[in-house]
Amino acid sequence: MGRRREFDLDQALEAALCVFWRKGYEGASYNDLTQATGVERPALYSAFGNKEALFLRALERYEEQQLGFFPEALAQPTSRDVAEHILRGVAELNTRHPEHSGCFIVNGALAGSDESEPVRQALIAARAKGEARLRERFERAQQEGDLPASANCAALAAFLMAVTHGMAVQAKAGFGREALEAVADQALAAWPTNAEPL
Amino acid sequence: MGRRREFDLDQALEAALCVFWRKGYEGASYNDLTQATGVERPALYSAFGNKEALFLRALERYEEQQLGFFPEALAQPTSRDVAEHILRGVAELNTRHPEHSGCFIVNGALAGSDESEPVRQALIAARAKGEARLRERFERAQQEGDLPASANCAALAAFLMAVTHGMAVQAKAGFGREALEAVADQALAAWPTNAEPL
DNA sequence: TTTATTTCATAACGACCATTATAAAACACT
DNA sequence: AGTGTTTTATAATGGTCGTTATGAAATAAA
Repeated sequence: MGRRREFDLDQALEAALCVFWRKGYEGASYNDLTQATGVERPALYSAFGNKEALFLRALERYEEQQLGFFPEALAQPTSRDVAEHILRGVAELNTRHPEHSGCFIVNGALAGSDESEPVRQALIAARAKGEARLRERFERAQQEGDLPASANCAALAAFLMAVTHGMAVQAKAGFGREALEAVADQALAAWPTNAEPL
Repeated sequence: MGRRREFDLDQALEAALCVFWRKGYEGASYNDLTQATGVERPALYSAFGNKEALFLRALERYEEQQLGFFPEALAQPTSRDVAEHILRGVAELNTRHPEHSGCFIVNGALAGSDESEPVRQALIAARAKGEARLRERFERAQQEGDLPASANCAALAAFLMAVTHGMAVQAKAGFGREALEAVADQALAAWPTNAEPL
């Protein structure tokens, strides 16, 4: 019973996600959020909790709806295919929307006031989770003989993440998809392999 | 004539630089700045202008005092040495100060409110300047036969910058110097060369 | 010693921040 | 129709933001 809500939760969350994606956690004000969502402040609070909770919900949504290429990548047959799939996916995602370029997880809270520390840590954890999955995937590749025994799987995962973060910084600076693809190509040029040299 | 200033300009600017380095442009408040510098607000305004001007002065200081390894790198004999010198320098600089890790130019203003747009653009320009110098250096290396004719100098410069930006994000997330060095090693593994294969 | 000038410390400014109190409006159930 | 419950819209809360007005303190020249 009671009055039924007049806005769509998913739609509002999507709009909030776009604002945070563009301006980051601290750079996004409730004026921005109410304007983008078309929802008044108290409704946002009652639906999602405070700003931090709303941001964390947006982070969940981002991972679910935008990072689908990541598990796809992990399912690729070789470690090089994994890396390439991720780099292509990042290049595409970071330039797909001109009005909020770059990566939500990198833009969200790189540096900021002490009050944004919980959000910063949540984003750090999200990146660490991805890196750990990559490392595990590369360790599997090593056991399968896809990667040479000399390969440093942790370093490979960290390197791949570093390149994606760098591409995110560049996308936020206005780099186009072609420029990011060129960066990805260079990152792939060194990928270790057990394939026979020609 | 007139009362003489009771604080050291360089010292105050250095303290302000550290605050911006740690919290970014928008995340740093005048409370933070006055506390770190030991200088009252009106004195900061009369000495440096407003917050934006102070930040830009801090940017100049950062480039002059912290990025000395960059021209050093450009003076290395081969493009690979250039890249290695930069990557080692970034790994060291981004982890030198535990209380403000990462890169001032990346931390400063990646995403934020519309009011920080001028600062964002200044940092983008600073990165573009470095990338352009790298590209020119690599083009010279290509003419000298150090880089193969097939090398894409613009892409190499963008790739190298991407890795440094990614290392900055990781350093801000708490990565240690060794972890960044491992990323650097992997970035160098693919560097194109005209050397004879063994 | 007076005078002009610069810097100092205190405190105020309006604007915006995230958050919430309030009450009218819309619904479900009796 | 009436009652209880939820959402709505308006507007106010205290706090912090960047910036500056104000007048006392300190210095150099007259």
